Amino acid sequence: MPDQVKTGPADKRRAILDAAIRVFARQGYHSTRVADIADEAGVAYGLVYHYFRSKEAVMTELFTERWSLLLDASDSIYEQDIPAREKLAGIARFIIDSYRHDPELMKVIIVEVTRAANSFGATHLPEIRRAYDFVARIVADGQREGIYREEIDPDFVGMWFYGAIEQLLSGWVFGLIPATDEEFERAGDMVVETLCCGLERRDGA
Amino acid sequence: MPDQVKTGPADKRRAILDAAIRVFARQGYHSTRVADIADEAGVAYGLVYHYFRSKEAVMTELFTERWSLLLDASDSIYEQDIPAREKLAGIARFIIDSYRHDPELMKVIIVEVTRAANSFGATHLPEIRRAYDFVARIVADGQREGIYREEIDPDFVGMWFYGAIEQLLSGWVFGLIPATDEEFERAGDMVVETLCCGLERRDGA
Amino acid sequence: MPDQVKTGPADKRRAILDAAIRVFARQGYHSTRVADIADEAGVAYGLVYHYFRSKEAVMTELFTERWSLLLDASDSIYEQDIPAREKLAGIARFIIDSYRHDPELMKVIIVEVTRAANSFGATHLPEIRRAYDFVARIVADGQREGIYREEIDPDFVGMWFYGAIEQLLSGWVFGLIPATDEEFERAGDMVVETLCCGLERRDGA
Amino acid sequence: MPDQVKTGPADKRRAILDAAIRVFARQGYHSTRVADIADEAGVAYGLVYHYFRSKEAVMTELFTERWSLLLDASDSIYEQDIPAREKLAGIARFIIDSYRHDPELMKVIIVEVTRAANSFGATHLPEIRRAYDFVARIVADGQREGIYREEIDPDFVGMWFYGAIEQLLSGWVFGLIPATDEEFERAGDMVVETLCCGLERRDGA
DNA sequence: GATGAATGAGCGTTCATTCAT
DNA sequence: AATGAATGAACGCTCATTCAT
Repeated sequence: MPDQVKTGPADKRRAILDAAIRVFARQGYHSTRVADIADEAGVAYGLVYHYFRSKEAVMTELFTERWSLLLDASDSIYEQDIPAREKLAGIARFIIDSYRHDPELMKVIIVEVTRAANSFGATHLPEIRRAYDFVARIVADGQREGIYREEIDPDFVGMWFYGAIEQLLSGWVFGLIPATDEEFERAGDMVVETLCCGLERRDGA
Repeated sequence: MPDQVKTGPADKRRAILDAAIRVFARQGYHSTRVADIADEAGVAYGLVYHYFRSKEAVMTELFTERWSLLLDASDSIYEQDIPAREKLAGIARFIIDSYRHDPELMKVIIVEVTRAANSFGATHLPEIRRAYDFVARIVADGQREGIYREEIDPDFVGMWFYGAIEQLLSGWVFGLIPATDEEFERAGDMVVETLCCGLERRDGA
Repeated sequence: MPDQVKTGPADKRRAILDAAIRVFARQGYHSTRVADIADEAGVAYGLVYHYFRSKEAVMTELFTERWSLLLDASDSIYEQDIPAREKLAGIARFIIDSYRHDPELMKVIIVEVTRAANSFGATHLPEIRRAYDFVARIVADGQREGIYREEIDPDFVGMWFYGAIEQLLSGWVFGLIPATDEEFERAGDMVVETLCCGLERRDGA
Repeated sequence: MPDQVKTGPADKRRAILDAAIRVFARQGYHSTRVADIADEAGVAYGLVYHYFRSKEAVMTELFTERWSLLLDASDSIYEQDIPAREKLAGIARFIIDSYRHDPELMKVIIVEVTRAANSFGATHLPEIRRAYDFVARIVADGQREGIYREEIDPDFVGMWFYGAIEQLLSGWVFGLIPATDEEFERAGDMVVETLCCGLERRDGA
């Protein structure tokens, strides 16, 4: 199948996953029929069920595949010997780059999993929390080092951080804010800069 | 309740709305059958359709009812002659108080509308953006007054602000972070404090 | 209610019937809700059920009211001492005049009763047949007098006659054929003339 | 059946259509539930929707399937080099034979489509008119040849013709007139004979 | 007589999933 | 592996009818 995008020869399983990304991104999970995925993949209806136990299993695989990359990246960033602010910026950049690289998949993950607290969000809560925790740990470390204020709850910051970045991605996804290359470059740093230094001008700056 | 559209003894319409809040909060919109709402309200199935055009119309009324309170509050806060940071804190506090006062309704609004970009979120985008805009305008005013840094895009801040606060509410709703009275008191100020002053300790402070 | 058409003062029952004619004509019986009738009559929902046992009862009254006029007219025409052809022409003319006088009611009767063999047609079959029978009896009389051919079954002619005329009315109702005053004048005679004398030119005529 | 779209062993699609004929004939379209069709076909509920978009689509297929046969037959009869009266008789006979051969299907078509001007009749008006037109054209040709009287509007005759024949079929369907083989044989000729030559005895006959 | 809120059975349609081939 | 026909539970919505006032 030479016209199959980014799949090995006859890798129908991969074709189904990739098709699912496109269809979920286009229609949303709930409005996507299993038939839509099969059609988009150019594959027989039943084959989806040959490779996946259910429609939900397809979504889960998509999420897990990507989220584990984020967790791995967070972990390796966390382990690096760099300032806390660099670490936070690294995570923000990783998320935003993920979006730039594969906006459809990230749209699906943000919209259908991370922010869908009543469906997939509930199911994958533990993995989602692990991502928040990296941020919280970075902040806690910073507090121990004395560079961050102690009255701020690190867990709050973890949520704050992801809440803000996901909202940004949502804004791009739905066209609420301009999605240019330049914006992408600045956005992550801007979030981190604001989070760390605040909105207010420093005295004498 | 003089500002209520229709009220009276045995106001079944209100009973249906209140029941819908409970059921939507408990099961989520998609898992809620119209029959569940009717049962919860102790009312005949068809009466839901006597008062509302569809299940979606019930949700829409719930959202609009509450969101307009937020917009009104935002407006009156915005018009006050107080420092920008007070205004932001006022909005944050209003949202959090709304949650404390009626957590089920706020859960429904956050989870099913505000963060459900593929369903109700899309439908109510204009109203949702209006809320973000108040924050953006406060920030822009602050920039004009010279107290806020100019390199930060006010629209971005509008999104972060809501992203962060909604994530906080989500955290409470789903038990990710402790939801004590004390936390509620501090949370709004903490978000605003962090947003305005940053995480880092002020030099010499 | 001075703006009520052809009703005595506050004759709500009549108003409901007249409204029903308009709504049935406009939307058809099946697509008409009881609420539509009440709205059209400017009357409360429940009042329809105060005066009529059911939606069907409204239709039945409409039909019976009019059909009995046709039966009476047929009867008096039948009793007259005029040639058979005049009698047939009289009946045809009566039907067509009924349509000219009150096209909406006749539309309802033809479309929803007379030709709706699975619903009202079945219910009112006896009355409908009585109308056919007048035609059959006229033909049978004609046969006895020797002016009509004997090999034609009078009952067949009864059906033929009504089938043809109702089709004509249907044609007018649905715009298949032009519905001008002139057409109305000629149509009845044309049917009878054709029925009696045939399409073919008489030798030497 | 070489002209059948899809046929084969265990043709469930065909089974559904055949079942629909029986159930529509028995209960009428409106009183038929999709479940009735599935049950009658001995097939799962959902399979009806696998093969047909809606209940209406089933009816439409039934009608189109049969009506196109009538149009084809009318066309080939029209093209033949035979007297006008033969052509009319040919069409009448075709319709009546269709009824003899498959009374249930014809009942459905006549009762639910052809004479249901407010539902299917409206939808299929163009095809229905095409049938009337063949008759009109035969009459018009006859007028041009000088054998038919010119004061009769051919379009009117098209409607009478079908009105009369359909009424006859209705009479058989609902037992208003005897439906014996002998009657069937005579009926078509009687309609045409009456239409062409009229009821009255020819002078000197 | 008049109102319109209240009832609830009924039905068309969808679609995830299973299964025979 | 691959196909797509077959299954049937589930659900939103309609609307004739009833009833309390």
